[in-house]
Amino acid sequence: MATIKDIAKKAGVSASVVSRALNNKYGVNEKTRAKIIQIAREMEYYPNVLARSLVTRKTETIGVVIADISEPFYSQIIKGMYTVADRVGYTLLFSNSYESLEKTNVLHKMVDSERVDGLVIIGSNIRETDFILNLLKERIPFVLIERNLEDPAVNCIWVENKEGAYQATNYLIKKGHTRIAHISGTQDIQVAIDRLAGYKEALADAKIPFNPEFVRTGYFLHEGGYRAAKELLQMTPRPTAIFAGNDTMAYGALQAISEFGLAIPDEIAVIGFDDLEFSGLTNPPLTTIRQPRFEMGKKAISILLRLLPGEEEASGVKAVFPTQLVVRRSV
Amino acid sequence: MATIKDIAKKAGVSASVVSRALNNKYGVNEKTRAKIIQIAREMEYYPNVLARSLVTRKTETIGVVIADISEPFYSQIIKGMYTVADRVGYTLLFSNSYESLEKTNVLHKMVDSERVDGLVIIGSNIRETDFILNLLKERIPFVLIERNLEDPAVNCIWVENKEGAYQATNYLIKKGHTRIAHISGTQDIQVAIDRLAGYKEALADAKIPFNPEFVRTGYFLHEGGYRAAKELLQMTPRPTAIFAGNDTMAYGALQAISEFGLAIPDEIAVIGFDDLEFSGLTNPPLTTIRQPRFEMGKKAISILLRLLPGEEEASGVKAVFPTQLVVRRSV
DNA sequence: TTGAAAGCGTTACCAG
DNA sequence: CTGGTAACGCTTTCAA
Repeated sequence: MATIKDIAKKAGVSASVVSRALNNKYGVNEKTRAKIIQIAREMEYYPNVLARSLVTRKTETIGVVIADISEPFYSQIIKGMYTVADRVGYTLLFSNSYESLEKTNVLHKMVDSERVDGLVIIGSNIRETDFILNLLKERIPFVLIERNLEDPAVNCIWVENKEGAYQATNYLIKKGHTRIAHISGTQDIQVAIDRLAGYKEALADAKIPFNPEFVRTGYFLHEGGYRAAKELLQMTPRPTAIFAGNDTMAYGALQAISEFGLAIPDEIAVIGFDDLEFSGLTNPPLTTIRQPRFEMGKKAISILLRLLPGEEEASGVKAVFPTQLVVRRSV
Repeated sequence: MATIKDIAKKAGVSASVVSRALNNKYGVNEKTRAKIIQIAREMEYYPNVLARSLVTRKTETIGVVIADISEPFYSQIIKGMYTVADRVGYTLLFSNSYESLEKTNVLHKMVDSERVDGLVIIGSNIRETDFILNLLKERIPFVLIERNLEDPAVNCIWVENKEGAYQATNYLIKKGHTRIAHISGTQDIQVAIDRLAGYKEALADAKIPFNPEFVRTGYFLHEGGYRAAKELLQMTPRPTAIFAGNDTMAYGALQAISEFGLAIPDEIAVIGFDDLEFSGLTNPPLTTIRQPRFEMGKKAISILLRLLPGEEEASGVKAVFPTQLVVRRSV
C-alpha cells in the first residue's frame, strides 16, 4: 500500500506538499501538483482514512441507530439516506439496537470511539427520551426520524401521524362504517399514540361513540395484528372495518379475516398505515396511508450534513411530512 | 474525551502500562491493573478505535458488498451476519454496489483506505469474476455468497440452485402438469443459469420436451415477472404452470394471472424460489423453494472471522446449503 | 511555494 | 513489572 511518503520520495518533494496537492489546497505550484497527482495515480495511492481522521477529527461517517435493519419498513428510509450520503462521499454505519437504546452500547461504540461524526436515530420510544436529551448535552450532532421531541434544539423528522390516522378512519366512516376497530402499536411509541389519537378524533367528529373494546394492541407486529384481528372477529356485533396502525399488522389482519372466511371488503374492510412495497400485492391489495419514507431518509442526512461543520445551530429543524391516502381494494 | 494519557497521569503510571492493563495483557501488577481499570471507568474512557487500528492494522470491521441493501431478499442474510458479528464485537460496513462491482469504488473505499479487514460479497454476476479473482491476488480475505467459483481458494456459500429448481419443476410434474413455463433471471448470474438448468433437467427426466417459448426472462424483478407472465398467458396453448426463478417474479406472475382472470392453482399453478418473508401472505400463499438465508449470513461471517488472523488457508471453504420445498396453496 | 517538525491516540519493542 | 521511545499515516503550523 503506497503512502504519502512513498509519493513524496518519488516526486522529490516533502510529504506536506503531497498532502496539500492531493487535497486541493492552496500554495502548491501547479506543475508540482500535476506531477504529484500523476504519481499518486500510478502508484494507486489511496489515503488511509484512519490516519486522516485521527488528525482531522472527522470521519465522514454517519452512524444510523435503528431497531432492526432488516425490517421492510426501514428499507426506503435507508435507501434515501444512502442517496444523499453517497453523493457527498459519506459512509453510513448501522447499529441495530434490537432492544432499547440504553442497553445497546451505541454511544460508546460509535461516538466515544470516534467512529462517526453524527447520528441518525430511527424510531426511538418514549422511555429513551432522557438518553436522547443527553446527546444534546454532549453536543453530538444528531437527528431523529419517526419522532417529534418538544425540545426546540432537537432535529426531528416525522409524518403527520394523527392526521393520517384521522384520514384513514374518516375514509372508513365516509364509506358508511360505524363499527370501526383499531389495531394499535405499543403505546410507548409516540407514533402509536398519535395514530390512536387520530382514530379517536375522527370518531368523535363523526359522533361515533368510542368503544375501548374495539382497540387492541398488535405491537406493530404481523403476528400481533393477526391475533388482534382474531379477537376482534369473535366479538358480537363485530366491527365492519379495521384500521391497522401499520401495514405489517394489516397483513396479519387480512390473514386472520381470510381464515375466518369473511369477504374483504364486503364483509369487513381493512386499512393500513405506511404503504410498504408489498402492500399492492396483498389479497386484496391494501388500502393504506403512505408515508414518504425515501424522502424522510434523504432529509435526515441533509440535515445532519449541515450540522456537521460544528457550528451550533440556534434551533433544530422540524421536518413534518404529510401522509397520503392510497386507495386500493381492501376498503 | 479521556485518553490513555489522562488515565496514565491520574494513575501515576505510563501510557504503556495503561494500554496493557486495559487490554488484559500480561505483565501488569494486579493491583495496578485494578486501579487503572477503576480510573478508566470513572473517567468514562473509551479507546479511540482509529488510533488503535492505525497501529494494529486491524479494524475489526467487515465490509459487505451488496447490490442493494434494501432488497427484501437480503434482509435475512444481513440479520444472520449481524448475529455472528455482534457476538464478537465486529462491525459491518455496507457498500451498495447498485450496478457492477467494477464501477463501484468499493475496493478503494473499503480495502485500500484500510477501513475493513475483509469482505463479504453477495450476489456478484459472472462478468465480475476477474474482479473477484484479483482480490485473491491482493490477498484480501473475502467470502462470496450466492456464488460458487471453481477456484478452490475462493470461499463460497451458495444453495443447491439446480437441485432446488429440479425439485420445483418436478413437484409441478408430479401434480400432473406438462406445459410448464419458467420465468428466469438474467443469465449473467450463475444462480439464474443453474435454476434454468434444473428446470430443463426435470423436464428431460420426465420426458417432457423442452419448449424454448416457455422460458422468459423476468430479470429477477417483480415487474419483469409480471410482464413475462403476461406474455406466457397469451400463448395457445398456454402453460398450466409457471416456475418463477425467484419469489419476487412469482409475485408479479400472481398479479398478472389474477388480472387475467385465471384461478390459481386450478387453472394455472405458480411456484417460486427463495421463500421471502412475504410469501406466506400472497394470494394464494406461494408455494416455493426455501433457501436458508439467515444461516448463510451467519456462515459468511464465521468463515471470514477464521480467515482474518491472516494465516493463509490452504484452500477455501465451500459451503453448500440444501433447499427445501415449502408447500402452500399456489400449486 | 516548500519543508521540517509536531501531533492525533494508540500499541509494541526494548531496556531497566 | 514498568516506562521511554518509536511508529502507524496523515494534516497542520510555522519558518524559510
